[in-house]
Amino acid sequence: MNIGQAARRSGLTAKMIRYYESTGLLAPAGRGDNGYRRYGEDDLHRLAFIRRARDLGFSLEEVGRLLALWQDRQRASAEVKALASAHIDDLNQKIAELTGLRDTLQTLVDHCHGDDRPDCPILRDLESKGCCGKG
Amino acid sequence: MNIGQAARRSGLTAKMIRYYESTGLLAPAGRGDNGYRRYGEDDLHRLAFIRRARDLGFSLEEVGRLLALWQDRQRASAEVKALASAHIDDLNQKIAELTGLRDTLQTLVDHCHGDDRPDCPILRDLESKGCCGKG
DNA sequence: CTTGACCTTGCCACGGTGGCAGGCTTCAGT
DNA sequence: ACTGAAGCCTGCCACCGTGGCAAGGTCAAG
Repeated sequence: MNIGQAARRSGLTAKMIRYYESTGLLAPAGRGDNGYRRYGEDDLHRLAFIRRARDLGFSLEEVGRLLALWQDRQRASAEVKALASAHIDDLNQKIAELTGLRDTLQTLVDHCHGDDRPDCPILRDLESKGCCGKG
Repeated sequence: MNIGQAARRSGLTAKMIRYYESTGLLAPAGRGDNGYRRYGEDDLHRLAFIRRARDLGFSLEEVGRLLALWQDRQRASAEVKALASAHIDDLNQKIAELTGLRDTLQTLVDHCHGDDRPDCPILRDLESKGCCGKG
């Protein structure tokens, strides 16, 4: 099948597929006489794998490693687990960071009366903290 | 003072300051006879404001609006509050998304024995879900 | 006068994706 | 058979925000 159908069936876009190929994440697809990329069921399977891994928030680099492990019949599941665990750690760190920001911001919002007067604790906070090191 | 000192005192980098100026977030800094950008305490105050807003996760565009409100003595604090609240919504959405990913991934990791055998529920999941639409 | 720190501008890179242009192929309708 | 539309090709630019590097100018201390 052509790239369009492969895209529709994998849930990716043709653009992404070409991009993944250009970066080496995917081996170059076979070409037909017309120069169009051709995709078979195996390719589709790989594309869907990528799609799913992306949905789980893996970076393209991580996806590449997962793909390699996936194709490796001799892999140790421990490797996959380590990769996934590292990604979980990343996610947890990001979540903690965002949660902290949100809580700080929420506190500020809670203290802002939010009417038509100019006085605003949010702006007061923004202008006061961590500013102006030693003169 | 020159850009380097302004950077050190505001917690930004010289690169960022120039970038913010180039995008119009900051008004062009005054220049000395040598062509160097000059910064005074007012500028420093603005830079620190930006730094702090960035730390709270506001995008540069949002920072621009906050700066405008900050400089506007007639502002209604409700506007600031709305801006901050919208940002909190963004953060909450992001947090929910990441948390969902993490939980899914954690479940998979929990089910992977993680030894030297190739069998791996994580890869099984990646290869099976949402794949291969209608033939 | 040299050295080194600092400043200037300008360009390229990243991760991923979207968009557009300009040209080819293929297919469907007339 | 011809036309138009849809699909494909490549290649470039955009975003956000930052880092890096190059090739120069400038300033202060030795």
